Amino acid sequence: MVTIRDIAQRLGLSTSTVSRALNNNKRISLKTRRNVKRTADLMGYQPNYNAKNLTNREANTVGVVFPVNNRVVDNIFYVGILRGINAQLNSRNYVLSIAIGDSTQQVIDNVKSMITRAQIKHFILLYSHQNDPVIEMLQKEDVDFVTIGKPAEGQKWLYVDNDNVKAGFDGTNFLMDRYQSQHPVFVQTHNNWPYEIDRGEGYKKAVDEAGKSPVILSTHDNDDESEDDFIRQNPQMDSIVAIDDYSALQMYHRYKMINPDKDIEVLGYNNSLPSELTDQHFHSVDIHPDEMGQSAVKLLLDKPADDEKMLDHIIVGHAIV
Amino acid sequence: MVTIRDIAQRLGLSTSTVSRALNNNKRISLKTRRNVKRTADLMGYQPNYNAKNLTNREANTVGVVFPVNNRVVDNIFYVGILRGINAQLNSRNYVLSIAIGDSTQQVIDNVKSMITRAQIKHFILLYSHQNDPVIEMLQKEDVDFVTIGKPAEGQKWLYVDNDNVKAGFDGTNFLMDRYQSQHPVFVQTHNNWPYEIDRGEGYKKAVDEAGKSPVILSTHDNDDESEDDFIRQNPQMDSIVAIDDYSALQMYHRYKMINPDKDIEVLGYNNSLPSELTDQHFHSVDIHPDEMGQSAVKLLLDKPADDEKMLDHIIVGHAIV
DNA sequence: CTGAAAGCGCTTACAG
DNA sequence: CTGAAAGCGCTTACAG
Repeated sequence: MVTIRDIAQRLGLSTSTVSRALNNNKRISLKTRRNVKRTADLMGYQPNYNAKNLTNREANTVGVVFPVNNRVVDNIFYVGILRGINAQLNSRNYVLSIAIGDSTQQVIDNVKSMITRAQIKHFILLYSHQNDPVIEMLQKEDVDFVTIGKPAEGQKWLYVDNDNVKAGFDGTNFLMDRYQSQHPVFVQTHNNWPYEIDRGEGYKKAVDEAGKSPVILSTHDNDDESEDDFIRQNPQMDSIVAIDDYSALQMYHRYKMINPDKDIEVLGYNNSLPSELTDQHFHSVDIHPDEMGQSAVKLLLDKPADDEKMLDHIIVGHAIV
Repeated sequence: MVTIRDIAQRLGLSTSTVSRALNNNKRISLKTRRNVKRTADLMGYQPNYNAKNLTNREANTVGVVFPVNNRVVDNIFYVGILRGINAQLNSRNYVLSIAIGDSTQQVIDNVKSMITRAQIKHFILLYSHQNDPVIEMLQKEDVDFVTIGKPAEGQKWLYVDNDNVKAGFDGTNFLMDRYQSQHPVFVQTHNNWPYEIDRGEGYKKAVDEAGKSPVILSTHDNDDESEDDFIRQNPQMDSIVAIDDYSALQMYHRYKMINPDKDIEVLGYNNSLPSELTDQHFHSVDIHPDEMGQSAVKLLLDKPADDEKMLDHIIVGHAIV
């Protein structure tokens, strides 16, 4: 293993100078810096992260925290985010560690150990829940974190999110403009997640601007009957904006069972279904998980020289596919 | 931050003794060991992993490698495995790092850096492809690894897998025994993944033992027509064993379109669908991703004292749900 | 612009 | 059974 000591000896320099040169310290002449870097490459030098982290009293690691209770299908989304996070981390010579568990206590212990034993100072949370014990802990510790999803009213921390009002608005308009839908309906759950509320807002705004009235169904899991009732009671409906792809697919099938000969356009969110399950009447809003992950890293690690320019959130665009 | 030095001073011992005591070194008297551990807890001592890893020349980290090109839906499975891996790692005071990227080169660079810079010596691969450049690299380096899925014929390394022949056999018998299916068919893809071949074997064995003939459909993505043809040409079929849940769901819907009034039982693999999309005619074989993750860690880190007992793989059970 | 020295928090070969 | 000392590979305050 090649160390800075080896490079120093080869060049007749001190390890101090080599260390500074490799870290691009301005106190070392440009000439020396270049020379050291060239030699380091030549010798196949690889910095030892453990030594670096020990002296820096801080790991070059970002801890990514999974929610405890998530729907299995959300995993699709999480892995997309991981991909984006890691792309950015690699180019910064950072490492990605994850905290995941079956209970809050497990995750808390995991994160605590990351902070105190592994000296990790940067975290990304794949969720943004209210009164979350992990978030409360991170706020007390001397560490930075970013959540995927905005904090609830009255709370404040770094976050990445989509513009879900706009995503609801755009989705609805897509169905009205592109498919001449006259009666788009909106399907959500009883969970009232922030993104559901926002997309519902966008939906209402779009139908309102088109001079139509909103029609909204709130479903529970697996409640085929109330869905069927809704479909029968709204014979005029000709398109569906559903809160996610699974809800969209479910509604599509219920509709087709009841009206086998009528066509309907459906739109969901997350672009998470395999092509086997969909057809040309099925649309989805891709909320760009990869970009959300990348943005989270930028927010977390790119501290602008100018403090004024410090961002406290990044909004990632969406696309209808 | 409490260090072993602080503990040593408080107890009037040397750091050597404290270090050995904490590592449960037999050379230290049981009394001293107990005393040191008690005091360490009392003082809230937390070992510094970076220091540990620097001296040990090896990180207490397992690197988990994602496949480059995977179906989005497989992410569900991967996160389940991660959960199992991390449960085992936490109790061993190990950390989970991941390597994930959009190209083979990215992943290779990522893993190389984990080996040389982060000093990671243990890897788990979430896949088991033939002629995989990452696997070939790991074999050359001085590191241990385990794959999820068995290696191809002629290759040999540590792995965790299901008994997919049995999973095909059990799934088929479930439909025949429990639902009196007379004509179960098998649906696979043209990819011929090892697990498809094995489950197909199991299916054939089951129908053969029941004195029936196998009927098999190989589909391409999104080929509704050939599926419809198949359904029409096999009017006697009364149950479907599909290679995964998505294929099962797709077949179920095609069948219902063609035969709205007939019932059929379908069985898929992975237990990956949200309950909204399924009903009582839908069954799935859970292949226990959590347990696969846990087994992978055991295989990787638990070196038996007796070399004879060294396992080279673990087969994880499945359950029909 | 560069260097000698100390230190980060551990482990372990050597000595007693 | 325990300890003094060296070392793992870096960074940085201090000095010149």
